[in-house]
Amino acid sequence: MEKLPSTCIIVVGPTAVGKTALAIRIAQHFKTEIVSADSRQCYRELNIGVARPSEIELQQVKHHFIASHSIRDEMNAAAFESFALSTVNEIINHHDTAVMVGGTGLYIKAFTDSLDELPPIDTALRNNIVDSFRIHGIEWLQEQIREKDPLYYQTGEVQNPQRLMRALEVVMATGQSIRNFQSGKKAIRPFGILKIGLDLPRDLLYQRINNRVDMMIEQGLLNEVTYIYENMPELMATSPLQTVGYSEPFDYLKGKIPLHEAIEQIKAHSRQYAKRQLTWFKKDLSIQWFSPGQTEEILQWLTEKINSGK
RNA sequence: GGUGCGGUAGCUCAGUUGGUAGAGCAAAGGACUGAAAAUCCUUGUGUCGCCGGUUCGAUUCCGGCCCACACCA
Repeated sequence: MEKLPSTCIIVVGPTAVGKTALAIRIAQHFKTEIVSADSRQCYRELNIGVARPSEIELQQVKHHFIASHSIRDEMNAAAFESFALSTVNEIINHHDTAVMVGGTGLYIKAFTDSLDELPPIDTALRNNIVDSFRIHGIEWLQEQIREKDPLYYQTGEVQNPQRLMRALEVVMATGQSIRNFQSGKKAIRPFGILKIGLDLPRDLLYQRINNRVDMMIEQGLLNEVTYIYENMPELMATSPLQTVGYSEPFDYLKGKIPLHEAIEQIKAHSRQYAKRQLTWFKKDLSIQWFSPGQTEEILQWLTEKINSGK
């Protein structure tokens, strides 16, 4: 006796390419719901700067992982993996198909392939490492790693403070190199996965990005940032706000740069981000690429794939 | 009109006591296992404002011119 094929359709691509609209179209077609795979849209404190789907869009299809968490909560790729896994399973139970959409490559990889199990790290230990790094610089980190985790010192990115700090907290908490935890094994999920990639010629994509930043300014991005700046200043130092769309307006509010420069910087940083996303996704050979206008072709391709999987 | 300061990479600027030049940012490419719109790696780029002079050799010294800025008239 064969069960209906259950499938998670994942829409990926660079920022501003048109993922949200396509995902809604797909979800409507398959009468199902959407799980966002965007590391910032899950924060209810952030809206315009993270290009959250509009109220109208959110009403068309039920969304998960949108404005569902606070910046004060701890969110990361591992937490996303378990959140998305249970949410997608739930959706598939009711609708056979689920749609995931987002531009955070690591989150999607965590969801499809799984991250290796690592013990949780004590917050005090983590803060100690961050503080010491701030005081003593990267030389201190490199020295620590060379002593405590020579394997990582030889094979890791020794110029990358974030990776060094992660390696250090793991070796200090467990006595073992982070490399010993990294198996590289991919999990097998209890559903099929179909990945759709959206892309555009580079100049068109960059135009869309620039236009969208101008629209964010028109919609009141500055008000959004000013509100946080004035009412929740303690959040400014948190990592979700040390990102494109927020750090530049902060610099403007602090008087470091003029407004027009802040806007130009958001555009440039968004373009750089789009490039990094494309570097990440182009490596994934399981992605089927389309251009944003090919909605009908995409629906047809998905239908064929799902039916042939029966 | 006079005086001062400047004109060097797409942008902001450093530099060459005369042997054709560099940082940051931007750009292009890449990496990525609990911060991921984060973080890191690699790579260009130039009539050194224009015209002359001195010199084996000038972006550098000298003269003239043009342009920008500031101040004084």
